[in-house]
Order: sequence, then C-alpha cells, then structure tokens
Amino acid sequence: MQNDKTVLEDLKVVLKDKGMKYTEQRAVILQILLNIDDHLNAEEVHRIVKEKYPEQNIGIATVYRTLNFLEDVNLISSISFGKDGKKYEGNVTKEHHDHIICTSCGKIVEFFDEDIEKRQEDIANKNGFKITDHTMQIFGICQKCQEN
Amino acid sequence: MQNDKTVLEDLKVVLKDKGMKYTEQRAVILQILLNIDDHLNAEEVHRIVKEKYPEQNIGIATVYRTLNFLEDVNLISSISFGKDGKKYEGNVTKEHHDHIICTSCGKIVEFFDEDIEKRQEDIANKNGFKITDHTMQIFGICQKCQEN
DNA sequence: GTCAATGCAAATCGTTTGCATGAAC
DNA sequence: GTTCATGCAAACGATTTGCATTGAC
Repeated sequence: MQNDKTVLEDLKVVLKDKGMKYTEQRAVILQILLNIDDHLNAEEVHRIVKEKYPEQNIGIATVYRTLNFLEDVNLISSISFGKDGKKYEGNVTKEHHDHIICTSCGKIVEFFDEDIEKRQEDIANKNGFKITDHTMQIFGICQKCQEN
Repeated sequence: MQNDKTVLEDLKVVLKDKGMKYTEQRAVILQILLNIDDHLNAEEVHRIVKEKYPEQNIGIATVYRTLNFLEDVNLISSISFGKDGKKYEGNVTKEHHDHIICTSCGKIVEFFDEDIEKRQEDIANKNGFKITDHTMQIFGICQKCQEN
C-alpha cells in the first residue's frame, strides 16, 4: 500500500513541473481523499476540511479549483450520476475500477472485471476509437435495501 | 422498424393512464427525439422545436418538464457526461446499448455487447445487488480526430 | 519582490418552481 | 366547467470567475 507521503511527493513534483505552488490547501484536500474510504462531492470535502482544520479558513472556490486540478493530473478520480453531482475519490495504488451504486441508499461498491475491460478495448478498436478512459456504473438495489 | 405513430399512441396511453393530458408540446418533443439520429440536450431540443415549429412559442421549462416525464415513462433515455449535461435520445425499438464518445469532436457511437451485459449481471449478483439499470461510457478519440 | 493561489462575493450555467393564464377533457 | 399544462420570470443549487489580498518561492 502506497502511503500518503509518496502521493504528496507526487503532488509536489506535478506542481513544480507546471510552475505552480505547493500550498497547505492543496495538500489537505488531497490527503482527505486519500484517507477516506468513500466518495465525496465538493461540499463534503469542504465540510471535512473545515472540521479537521478549522484554522484553515478554506473557501469553497478553492475546493472546486483544487478538485479540478487534482483530477486533471490524475491524483484523484470522479464519478457522477443522479442528483448528487460529481463525487471524488483518491487514487492510491488502487487499480482502475468501476462502480455499483444502490439507488435506494446511495451505497457504492467498487469492482474490477478483466473480461469487461478487454471487451471494451476490442469494441473501441473495432470502431476506430483510441480509448482514453471509460466509466461504467451499474445501478441497483443493495442486499440491505432489498430486505426492507 | 416501429414508427412514430405507434410511439405517439404509446404516449397517449401513458398519459391517459396517469390522468395527464395529451398536448402538442409533448408530442412534438417526443417526435423530435424519435426522428433525429443524435443525442440532444434540453437546450438543443428547445432550439429545434423553435426552428421547426416557430408558431409553438414553447418555453424551456416545458422542455425540461417534458424530457423528465418522457424519461420516467421510458419513451426516451438519457446519458450524461462531461460539461454537456444530460443528453437524450428517443427509444424506438432499439435494443439497450452503450456509448463510445469522442472527447475531441463529441461524436457518439452506440454499441451493444452481450458478453459485457452478462458479466455485469454476474457482478451485481455476486455483490448482492439487484440491477435496475446501468450505463457505460467509453471515452476516446475517433478515427477522424486521430488523423488531424 | 514577483507571481501564483486564496477567499470572498458576484456571476454564470443548467435546471426547477410558483403562479396566473390558456388549453384539454 | 374543471383540472392540468403551459409560459414566463424568479428561484435555485452547483460550479466558476473577477478581483483585491495573501502567501510561496
């Protein structure tokens, strides 16, 4: 398991590379997403920063700016569906994966399936496309919600 | 190939069923989505209605209300990604299908893959989920854009 | 000291809602 | 005639932007 320190180093490198500055805010937001085992939207990230670092009087605009930047440089990823807007998760060493989402309680389960990945590649090639990315979301009702 | 008339009949039935009224606006919006071989967002639908039926002084609110309704009753479907917001397409007899999207020019290609569908079902079951729906989007660069 | 990043508030975008009017039944 | 749908404008929530100030280098 790659640890935060390594990823924070990555952040510093990327920033320097682009002539951008290393700031507390950027580090804090990245760390939150690395350490939480959940998918958060911008509001939630903002709330957590304010809770954990109340001395950081961080603005929502900075949260949005930072999330966009971190996604651009692939340190975090997003999924979006329904009304909840974009939700982010940190990219640790985790393999690429897709999501199953419970439409009743919002629970998210991650999965990875090699066969599907391979088929996607084939399909894209057959259509003359060069894949840059893909997302796949399965919507359903989770066990617990089925029981209720 | 099922034709518009049949789908318009479906619309009438659904509306009556729900104690709702059959209106020109609803029919026009549905027909546009059935006849165009493309994926349109609300603004685009609104623009086309105004172009094709200038005497219909249709409001954007009606477009949104109608699109939401038509999707609810499964006469149209939507995909959403990136900045473009939700895009809609009419449900003719078309099978369920997924999308490959060119991130350079916006071109959308539809595909259907039985293997993937089956794997998705398996994965959901294995995780205790009962599938209600799924979406899959492959992002890439289409042939034409690769050449430029 | 220079230049980029931040916080704040205002602006913007896509979408929804309240309400008086008009159309379907 | 009753009830629902519409158009309009205002409201809304999420996100972005402009700008003066602050902080990293």
